[in-house]
Amino acid sequence: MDKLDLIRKVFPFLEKELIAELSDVSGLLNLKSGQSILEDGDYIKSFPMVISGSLRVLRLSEDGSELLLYYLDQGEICAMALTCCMGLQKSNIRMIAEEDSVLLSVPVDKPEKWLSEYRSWKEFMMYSYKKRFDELLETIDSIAFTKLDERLIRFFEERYRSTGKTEFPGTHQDIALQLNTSREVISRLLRNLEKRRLVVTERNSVDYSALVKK
Amino acid sequence: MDKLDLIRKVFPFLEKELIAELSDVSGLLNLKSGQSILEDGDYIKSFPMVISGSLRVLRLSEDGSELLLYYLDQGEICAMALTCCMGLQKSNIRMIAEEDSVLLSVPVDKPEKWLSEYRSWKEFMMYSYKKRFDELLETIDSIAFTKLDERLIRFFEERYRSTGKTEFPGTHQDIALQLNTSREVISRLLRNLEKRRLVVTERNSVDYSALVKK
DNA sequence: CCTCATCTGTGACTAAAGTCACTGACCATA
DNA sequence: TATGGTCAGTGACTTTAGTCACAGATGAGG
Repeated sequence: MDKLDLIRKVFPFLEKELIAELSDVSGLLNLKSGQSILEDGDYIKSFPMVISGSLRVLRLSEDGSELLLYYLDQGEICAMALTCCMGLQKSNIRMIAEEDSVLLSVPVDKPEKWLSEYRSWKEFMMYSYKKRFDELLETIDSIAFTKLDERLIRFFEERYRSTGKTEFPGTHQDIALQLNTSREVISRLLRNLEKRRLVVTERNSVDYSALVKK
Repeated sequence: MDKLDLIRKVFPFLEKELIAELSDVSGLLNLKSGQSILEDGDYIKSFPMVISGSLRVLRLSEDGSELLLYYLDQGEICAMALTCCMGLQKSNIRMIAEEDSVLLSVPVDKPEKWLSEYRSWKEFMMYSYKKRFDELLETIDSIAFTKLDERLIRFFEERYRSTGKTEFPGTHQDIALQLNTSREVISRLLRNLEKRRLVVTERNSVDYSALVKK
């Protein structure tokens, strides 16, 4: 499928002319799972729009710990990236491909320009802002109001919502990192979930299909 | 001072024509300290712009606990309110006057319209979005990466930055509520701060001038 | 099939925060 | 000035999470 068709399929709500221009000025970017697109402190090089796959957006603390904020899925954009583009500011977050993904890479000067030119773009931007705000608020809910066991369950549910996957291919340490806690704690919580038949753990993977399908 | 002058003074970066229109279509709203303008679940009735004073923006959990997100000060707007306006969505936050305040109350249909009409408005909106995002991220940093004693100190510092006040006029319970913890814990932390000569506590108030001025 | 690095399980301990129960201080007002 | 309601102080305890030390499991590569 060529670029134009891809864009039309993933962003059908954008105006014809905008889709044409988008296809004209932007490039496709293939990412392997785990590959980083944006590190804390980087300047944004281009504005990313997710064609397929999903990205993990993380916050870093000074001492090296990190925290999962949310996922960006097919057809979504990073609102924060936009504000960074406009001010040409440094990023304060980190983005990693959660799975093999394809991005549309838009020159940084376009998104702001399109805001006044294309009604559909403006609406898309506003919708995206709202969605990111809501996700940040949910993240806040999660860390402020719930205990770790509940957060771990939400972590799997959220991952399922974004990627559709029912297996986490990684170690307990990887999960601990994203939830900003320690490996042993995750191991113990997973053991409990396993006793309750909600997950099946193996070396380097956790199958949580029972959890998300119940 | 009349409305037009107030607007000109507080939002000097807006275009002349916009300031005139703003003055035309909006009303002034006087709030007493502690008065609520927006409750969780409410529909936005009008879009608030802070002329003077400051507002406290809070997140609520299902079981009634709450958490301070950030303050809105003179010359600021609530980015979330905007997204709510456009979609006519229910609010998921709560706003309370932190001190006696004056708001400019703008009809909900205007902000989106102005986005394409006034360059200065669009820039102001984008700047505001970025600022709110950053503040949410700081809130996340605070609850995810720091301990309560540090959070309490930040609470006072933040309050000083927003209101310029060096005294908190309320009970330990009030502070505990905003930080989503319990009264006893705050009492103990305050006692420690007092030992370190950083605050002076009295019934119904905490003077933290030593803390913010050191 | 041996070896080594990585991953996981676990008990024991520590630290941080939250809860409970109670005391006493303060203050408005009757 | 007596009284009741609100607020703050405090010890003892529980819960939750994080840390430490080590044992055992697993699996890839020689």
